Amino acid sequence: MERLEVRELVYFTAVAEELHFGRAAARLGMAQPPLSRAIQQLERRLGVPLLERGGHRIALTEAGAVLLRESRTVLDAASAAAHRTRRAGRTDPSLVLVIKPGGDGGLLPAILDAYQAEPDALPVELVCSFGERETLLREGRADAALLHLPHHDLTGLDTQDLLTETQLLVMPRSHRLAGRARVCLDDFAGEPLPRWPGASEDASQGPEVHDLGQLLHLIALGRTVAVLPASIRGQLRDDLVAVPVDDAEPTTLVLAWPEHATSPALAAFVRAAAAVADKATGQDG
Amino acid sequence: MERLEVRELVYFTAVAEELHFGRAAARLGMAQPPLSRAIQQLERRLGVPLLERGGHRIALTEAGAVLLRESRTVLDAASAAAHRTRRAGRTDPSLVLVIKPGGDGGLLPAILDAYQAEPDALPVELVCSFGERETLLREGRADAALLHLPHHDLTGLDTQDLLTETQLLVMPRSHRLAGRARVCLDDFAGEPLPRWPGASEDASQGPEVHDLGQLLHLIALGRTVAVLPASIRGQLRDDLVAVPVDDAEPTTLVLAWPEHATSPALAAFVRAAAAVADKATGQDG
DNA sequence: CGCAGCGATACCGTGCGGGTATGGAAAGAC
DNA sequence: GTCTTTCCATACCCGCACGGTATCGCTGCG
Repeated sequence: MERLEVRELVYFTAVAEELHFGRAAARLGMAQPPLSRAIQQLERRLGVPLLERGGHRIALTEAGAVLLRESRTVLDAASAAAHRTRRAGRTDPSLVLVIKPGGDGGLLPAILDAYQAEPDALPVELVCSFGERETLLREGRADAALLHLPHHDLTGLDTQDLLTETQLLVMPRSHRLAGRARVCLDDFAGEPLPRWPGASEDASQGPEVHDLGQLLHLIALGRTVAVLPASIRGQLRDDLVAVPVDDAEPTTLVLAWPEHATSPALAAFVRAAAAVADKATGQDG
Repeated sequence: MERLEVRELVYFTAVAEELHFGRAAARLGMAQPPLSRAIQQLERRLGVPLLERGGHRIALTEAGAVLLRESRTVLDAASAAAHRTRRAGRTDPSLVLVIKPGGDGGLLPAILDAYQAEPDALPVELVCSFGERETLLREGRADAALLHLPHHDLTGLDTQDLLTETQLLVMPRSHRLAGRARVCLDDFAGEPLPRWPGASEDASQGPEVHDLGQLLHLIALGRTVAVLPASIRGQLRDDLVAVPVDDAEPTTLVLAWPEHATSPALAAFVRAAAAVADKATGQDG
């Protein structure tokens, strides 16, 4: 059985994503001819054509599309292996939790307090990231993440539900809907919604935002509006208003971590978070 | 960021599993010195010691144990990438279903019939394997598998429940429990249970079996007994008897396939299996 | 103290991964 | 139609890193 090397997969993903040998080579920091050869060799070893060479434009074959998808999981796994091994070798172990700024539903202080009371507790390192939080998990750069359902793909992750919230439309006071007690999705169907880096490249042509402060600022300027969990209320500026969106699917804040995780420190954190979530939902509802 | 290569992970897993450079090198078909160097280089690049060199005996460090686990997932993913890509490039596509001989709960003929009526149906290639069925899935050598819960780890797989069955103790007519109308687990706690290749290496010191015929033969010879799903009834030899085990957890036959699968042929197969299972449970219960 | 087992080091050859120069075919301009 | 541009493939060369052989050094045991 022919071995399949990480280097080849990196090369192939570059070509498959660029659909252009020259640009792919540039992105990889190498010349184009060796890249061509590497792909040819990969095709020979697999015994399968991966690209359609139609002269100028190249396209993925069916097998090529499969390999592109599989390659991404291999590369993620390899990346995760490196990161997790390095972290396991550190002498000052810590638990890395990645959050969306403002996206903790107000539970985080209580969770951190409860966690520090656990016997297996480690120092918690907080990392803030707007997009790509699940990527950080999958690549082993974080131990756990706070994610919002249904906006994330949870395959390969274990999760603990923390909080289910209704969603609010956040807009400037001057907005035509600002006086309403409630709205529905159709009311603002045409408005530009913000894009986050790393999110899907789909239609929403709104501005790209990188943190909550920037988002609220852009909303205040009337450049966009946003649908956010109800717990955002406490963090709104005076010049913004928020009203419930009746037909928006409720969002669930979940704690997510990689499958197969074995660290007792992580287990303790999950316990603490679950306990806090239980208490909170008991109070609220 | 330093790249992590598949070759290095293969080397490391060999050493980590053998805990012996000489044997690991032999297993890899290479000499011992380059293997030593490769591991050293890996440790340097990760900046983390992976092995404790205590003179004669070597042992895994904490980081080494992490890397061993992560390496296995990377290697599985790489293996799966190769297999799935090759299979996607075949001009005579087929759906590979791996089953345990005798372990289909009697549903398989109906499922295959229903599947062939689907528009996206492909020829179905049946592969029989006693142990390691989930490994075949994870390594991309099969598209779907029939597994029995709770005996399998389903992380990374999607599943469709097909059939939940009570379990029977299968034994020779001469067995001391053969006359009973029902038994419980304690009744035969001391008896040797069979082992399957690839299954966990735990206590059960019974004979190793590779297929159903062999197992039934060994039972008839009084060398072992087995706990099997109720649907085995139709396949028993005359010299065997089966009685319900009251306190054995019911077993569920599930159809499993890799997460993220996109093939319409597989989707059609899942639909067909679900339909047959629905009809069957509707009839039975 | 000597021997045996095993991992580390030293040194060497070669195969392969990568670079430069160039060829050749397909799409676009006129 | 032909000239040009664009891009991938081929040809050739080089350096390095991977793998092999020989040997050392340490450790545990008889």
